[in-house]
Amino acid sequence: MLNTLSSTEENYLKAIFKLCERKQKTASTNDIAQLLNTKAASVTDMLKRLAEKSLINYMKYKGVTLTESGKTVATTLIRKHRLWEVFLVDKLDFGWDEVHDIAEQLEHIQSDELTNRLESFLNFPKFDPHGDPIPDIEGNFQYRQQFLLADVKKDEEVIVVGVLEHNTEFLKYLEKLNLILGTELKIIDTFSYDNSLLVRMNKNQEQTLSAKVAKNIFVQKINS
Amino acid sequence: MLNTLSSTEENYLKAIFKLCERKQKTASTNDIAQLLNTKAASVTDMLKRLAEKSLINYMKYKGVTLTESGKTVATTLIRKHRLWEVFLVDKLDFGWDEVHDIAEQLEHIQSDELTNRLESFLNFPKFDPHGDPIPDIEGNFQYRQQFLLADVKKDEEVIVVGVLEHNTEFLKYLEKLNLILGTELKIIDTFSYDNSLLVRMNKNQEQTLSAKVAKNIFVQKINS
DNA sequence: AATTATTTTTAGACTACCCTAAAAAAATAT
DNA sequence: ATATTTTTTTAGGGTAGTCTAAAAATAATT
Repeated sequence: MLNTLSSTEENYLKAIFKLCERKQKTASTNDIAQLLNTKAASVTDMLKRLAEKSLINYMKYKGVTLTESGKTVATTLIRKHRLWEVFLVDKLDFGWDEVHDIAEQLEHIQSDELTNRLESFLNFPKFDPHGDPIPDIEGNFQYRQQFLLADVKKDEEVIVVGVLEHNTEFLKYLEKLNLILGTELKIIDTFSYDNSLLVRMNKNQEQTLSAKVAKNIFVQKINS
Repeated sequence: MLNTLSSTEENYLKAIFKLCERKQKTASTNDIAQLLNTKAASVTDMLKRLAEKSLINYMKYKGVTLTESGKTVATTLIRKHRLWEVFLVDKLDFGWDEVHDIAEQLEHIQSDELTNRLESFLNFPKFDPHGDPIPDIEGNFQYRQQFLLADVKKDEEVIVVGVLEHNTEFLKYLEKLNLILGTELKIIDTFSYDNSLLVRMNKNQEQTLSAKVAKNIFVQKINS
């Protein structure tokens, strides 16, 4: 809480946050190691240090969770990461598949003033270029009612609001299909044989989407 | 040259660049230590590593200079630092006295694409908020014919284009006097007693400036 | 030229982070 | 309930960077 953290420490906290967020449980040493491309022994080492600084709750062999101050650090990092992604895409015209690695560096820049001015410069965006929510200065995420495209029934109309997978290949593919955030989709048909979908995009051309793609796209129902 | 450098290594190269630029000679261990707020022993340590990587020319007890590749690294850092300063002042409305520490962090972000897009977003500025030249992508600085205000004679008309000192207090003071870059000055009188000056600002109000201030302001003569 | 002062380098040690290999604990299978 | 597998931790060591204290080289002074 007191002194500033190293980028490495910050990355551990972010990893733990993500693991706990998803599984809603404690994060295991192995999972952290895998996420950070490091070894379990290194993780144990770091967990001791983070526990010493009261950033995590850690009991040997029992996995870890973030303390309140650990959560604050992680949330701030996510906030910075996503704001920078908006900057890179909206202002510098990067593609949504190109910004992750750069934002991964930019999120460690230390200056609250910078973060807040950047947020204002970008007009207080609530979601990043992948549709992920950007926490506000208090650390509050704006969640929304969203579904996976794979779970939408025939004849329903939805709008694309996010993606589950973030890997470059997938994002590039969606861009190729012109299936960007904000695209309106109507489910024309579903094929139980391979769980693929036929959709109409923006009341225009039709397009077949594989089950794998449909499982990685978040949509919102259109209330009309 | 091959692999990427640590922020620490980069900071050493930048320090050596600055020392050699100013004194046009080799940089001494002690001077580097002072500039980087570290100890001479640490510097010697690092000099060995940088020499190993062919970034500096180093002979024991003889001081150092940058090699061509060392110079390229340093110039790129300065380019990034100054572009980020322009961003912070022009886009995020920071004061010119507030941007140094943040730019000091931002200059280490690794992405040539980012640097070049940022430069384009900022409309290819040639000078940073303090009037220091920004090297282009090739590493070329745009120098200009400039003088210290202290060396300007009575009745001459000049325009403020830069500052020598960069410390916060000085910059804040100039801002207070409204003596920002672009201000036109006419030397009304010079006082040999304390080498202070009386100037008229923007053909408007008059202002006395101490010798110390005048020695830290760069001006260009107005050709009119 | 010899002495003194300054600068630079070496020697040895510390921290943060990483690793491999072995030991210990927990989870799983028989 | 015991044996086996998996996970986690410990032990010991490596690298990049830092430091202090002492030795060596250079520069300045007499």
